[in-house]
Amino acid sequence: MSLRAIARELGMASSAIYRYFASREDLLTALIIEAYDDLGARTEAVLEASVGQAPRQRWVGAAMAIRTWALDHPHDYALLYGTPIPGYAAPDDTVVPGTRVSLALVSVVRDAAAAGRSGPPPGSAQVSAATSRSMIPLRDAIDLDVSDDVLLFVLLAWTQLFGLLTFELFGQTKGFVDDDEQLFRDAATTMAEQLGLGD
Amino acid sequence: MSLRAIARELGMASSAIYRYFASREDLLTALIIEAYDDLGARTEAVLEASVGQAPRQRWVGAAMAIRTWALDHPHDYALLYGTPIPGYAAPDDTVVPGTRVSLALVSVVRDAAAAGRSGPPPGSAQVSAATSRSMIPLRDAIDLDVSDDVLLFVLLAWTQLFGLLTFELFGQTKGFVDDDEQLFRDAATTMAEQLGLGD
DNA sequence: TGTACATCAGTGAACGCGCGTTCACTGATGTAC
DNA sequence: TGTACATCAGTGAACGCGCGTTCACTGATGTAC
Repeated sequence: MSLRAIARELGMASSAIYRYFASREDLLTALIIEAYDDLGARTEAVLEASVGQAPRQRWVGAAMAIRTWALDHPHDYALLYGTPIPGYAAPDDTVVPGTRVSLALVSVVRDAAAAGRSGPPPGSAQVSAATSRSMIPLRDAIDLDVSDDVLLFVLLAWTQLFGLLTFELFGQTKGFVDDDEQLFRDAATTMAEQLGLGD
Repeated sequence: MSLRAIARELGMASSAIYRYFASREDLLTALIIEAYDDLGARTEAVLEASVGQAPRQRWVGAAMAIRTWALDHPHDYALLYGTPIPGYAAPDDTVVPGTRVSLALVSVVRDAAAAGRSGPPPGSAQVSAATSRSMIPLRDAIDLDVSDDVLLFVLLAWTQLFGLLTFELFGQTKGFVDDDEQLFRDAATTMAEQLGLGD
């Protein structure tokens, strides 16, 4: 979406945007932060409403909320998770809002672990010493006190979730999957089980 | 990449492109098909060279080859797996080349199953009747005679692989992962184990 | 072998369009006395 | 309460740019006799 397109959508002259943002870059940054926050808040709200329920159901609920948000805001989703805009580098201000969804998902694992309802995953992960070291910043960011195995599984579940969602939204599953929603639900459920979240 | 940018890269006038393609749309389609074929051929070549090796190593080798190709051809990767280009709808001609990578990956599972080196995955997948039905076109396309559980795991591994790769290429892991290559290798290895590929 | 002509690959100027950005402006709203 | 002025939100014309596409053209290569 271009600056002029956004102005058009607001029923304004394109020059009016400059009353609020110094440049296209600043406008993009604001849109990205707003979208991350919107998605994050939505996910947090769904999880708050499901406190006390089985961890696996909570995880799947959050996953479905993320998918619903993405389908409702395809432009925003592409802005956050699609091809980077050439010539635009997101500033550091976007990093914290960007972690909000992930932190919300991770909180399910944390809560489950605290309640003793999460064991080691059924299969074992293959975490090399290099990857263990490599994940230290991630571990710090999400503040999750679990084994390297579980941490890798969280990362796998996270990338699987967004991978499938991106495939669906960007048309990669078209013609191969009839019911994207049900598939997404089953995928999330299976990954939740891999994570050791009980039901 | 625009038509003019491509002409520039070839050292040609932009109008010269029209000697070979009727429109930007046709050019894009040709680029997409060529990129899919390039990636597919690369993956196939790596797998042909590893026939006889342990299935898990073959899977990881293919995954690493896909990653290497993506890092070497970031524009092509974005063209294939990034945000769809507004106003452009890929024609059916791109579908078959698009399945080539996936078919190559799937062949590892098929070979392993044929050699009796693949069991049911350690955890069990949660395949609903709706998803079982939903995956019929996928099953037909990849011609893989396995249980719904294994089929879903293949899809999970596939979307996880491209999900993590897309995150890496599009900058989502920046600041959170130090060694993307090693993490990708461990992720592929773990997903291969989930798939029941022995080593 | 030499000449005449057709084919072919590519040029470069021009078009209309949407973009990001600037700038002088307008007219409504708020504040001071 | 009424007037004068400052502030503010937004306008609309203009700019230079890169885009996809067209069109008449050029000059090299191939073919026919």
